[in-house]
Amino acid sequence: MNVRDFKNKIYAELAGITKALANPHRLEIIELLAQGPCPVEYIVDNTSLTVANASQHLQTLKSARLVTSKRRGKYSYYSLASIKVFEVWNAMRDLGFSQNAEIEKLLKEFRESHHNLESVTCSQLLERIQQGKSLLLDVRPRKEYKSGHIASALSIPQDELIEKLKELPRNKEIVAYCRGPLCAMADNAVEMLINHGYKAVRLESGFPEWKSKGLPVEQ
Amino acid sequence: MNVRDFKNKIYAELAGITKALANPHRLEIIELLAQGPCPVEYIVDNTSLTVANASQHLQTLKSARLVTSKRRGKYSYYSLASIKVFEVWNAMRDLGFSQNAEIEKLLKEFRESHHNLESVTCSQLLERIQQGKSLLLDVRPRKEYKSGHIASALSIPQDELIEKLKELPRNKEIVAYCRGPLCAMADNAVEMLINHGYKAVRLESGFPEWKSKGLPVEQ
DNA sequence: CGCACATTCAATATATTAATTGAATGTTGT
DNA sequence: ACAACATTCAATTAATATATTGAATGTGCG
Repeated sequence: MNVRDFKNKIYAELAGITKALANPHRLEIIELLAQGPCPVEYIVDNTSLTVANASQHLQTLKSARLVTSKRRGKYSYYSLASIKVFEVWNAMRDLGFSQNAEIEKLLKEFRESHHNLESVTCSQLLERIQQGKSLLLDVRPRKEYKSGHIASALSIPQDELIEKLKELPRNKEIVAYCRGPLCAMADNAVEMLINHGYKAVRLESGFPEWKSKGLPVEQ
Repeated sequence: MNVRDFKNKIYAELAGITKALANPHRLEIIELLAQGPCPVEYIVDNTSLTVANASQHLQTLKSARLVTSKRRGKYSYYSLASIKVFEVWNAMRDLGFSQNAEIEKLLKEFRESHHNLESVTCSQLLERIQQGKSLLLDVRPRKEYKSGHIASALSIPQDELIEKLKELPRNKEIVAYCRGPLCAMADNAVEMLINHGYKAVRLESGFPEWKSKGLPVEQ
C-alpha cells in the first residue's frame, strides 16, 4: 500500500469517529454518559429526544466505538467506551468556548440570568476542601452521585434541596457542583442557597472534568 | 431563555464546530496547518485535493473559526486559529488509535512495510538531546522547518537526504522527525539512513505534538 | 404462558454535505 | 492596461445524515 492510500484510509477512519461526535444530541448524550452508565430511558428523560431517536443516536455512537452497551435485565446500560471520549469532548468544548462568539454570548446571557453567580475552579476547590473551608454539595440526581462523585461530597439532589436546607451549616461556604459547565443544576442550587441566607458558590465545571484531571473521587 | 433552549443552542454551536472537523480532507488540512501557515497551493500539493475543493474545505474551516486567513501578495496564507484546534485533533487521533481496530491494523501494516523501525517518544528524545547522545534531523520541507522546528534540529528535507549523507556522523544515533505519527517522511529517512550504515530511529510523533507539549522549539 | 415495558429495527421523507465544473475575482509584474 | 496566476464563487449532481413512524424483538414478572 502506498502512502497516499494509507493516509486516505486512516483519515477516513478518523473522520468517521469525528462524524459520530458531530451532532448536538450525541454531544449531549456523551456529556450525560460522562456522569456514569445509564439506560436509554434515562437519556430520554434528560434530553428532548424520543426513545427511538435516542436509541438510534446511541447505535451511531456504538458503531464508532465511542460507547459500549451492556444489557442488565430490562435495561441496556450505555457507557463511554473510554475516558478519552470525554477528553475529546472536553477539548472540543474548550475550543468552542474560546473561539465562538455566539457561544460566548449565550454563556454570558445565561450567567446574567443567574445574577452572575460566583464560581470556583477545580484547583481552588481542592484547596478549600483541604483547608476544611468549604462544604461540598453534589446536586445531581442520586443515581449519578452513586456511580461516582467528588471525594467528601454530600449528595443533595437539586429538587430535594429545599427540604434539606436545615441540615446545612450557615457559617461555612457551600460549593455546589453538577454535571459540568453547561449544566444549570448547580446554578439553581446556589441561587436558592443564597436566597435563604447561605454562603454558596458553584464549581465552574463538574464531576467528569474533576475526575479526568485525576483529582480525588469516590464511589 | 429556559435551560432547554440554552442547551439546544449551545450544543448546536458545538456540533457545528465538530462538523467542520468531521471530514477526512479537513483533518488532513488541519494536520498540515499544524506545521505552520501556508497558501492553498501548498495544501493542494500535499494532498489529493483539487484547488477549488481545497479552497472550499478551507472556507468551511474558516467559517467555523478553526482557521484564519491572511492575504500576502498573490497568496492567501491559512493558519490554525489556535493551538486548541490542534489539541482537539490530537485528542481525537489518540482516541482513534486506541479504540478503532481498523486503524490499529492499518498502522501495524504500515510499520511492517517499513520493517518495524524503532521509534522514540518525545520524552525519550528530550533526554537523549540533553545528554548529547543524538543528532536531531527535521526531514520536512524547508518551509515548514522555517516556520518552526524542534530546538537544535538540523534541516535536511527528505528528498535532499541522499546528497547530504556525508555530512552526517556515523558514530552518533540520528533521530529523524516529520509532521506527525501519520507522516511517512521520517520513516523513509530512517530507512535510507539505516541502509547506508547509519544508526537511526524516528520520533514517534512530530513537530506539532512536540510543540503542544511545551517542549523547546526554535524559529 | 402472556402482558408490560425497554429497546431496537426498518422504511420513508427531508435536509445537509461533498466533488466537480467553469466562470469570476483579486494581485503581481511587465 | 494586460498577461499570468492564486484563489474564490456559483451551480449542479450525487451521496449521506436525520427525525419520524410503526412494527419487531427481547426480558421480567404475575
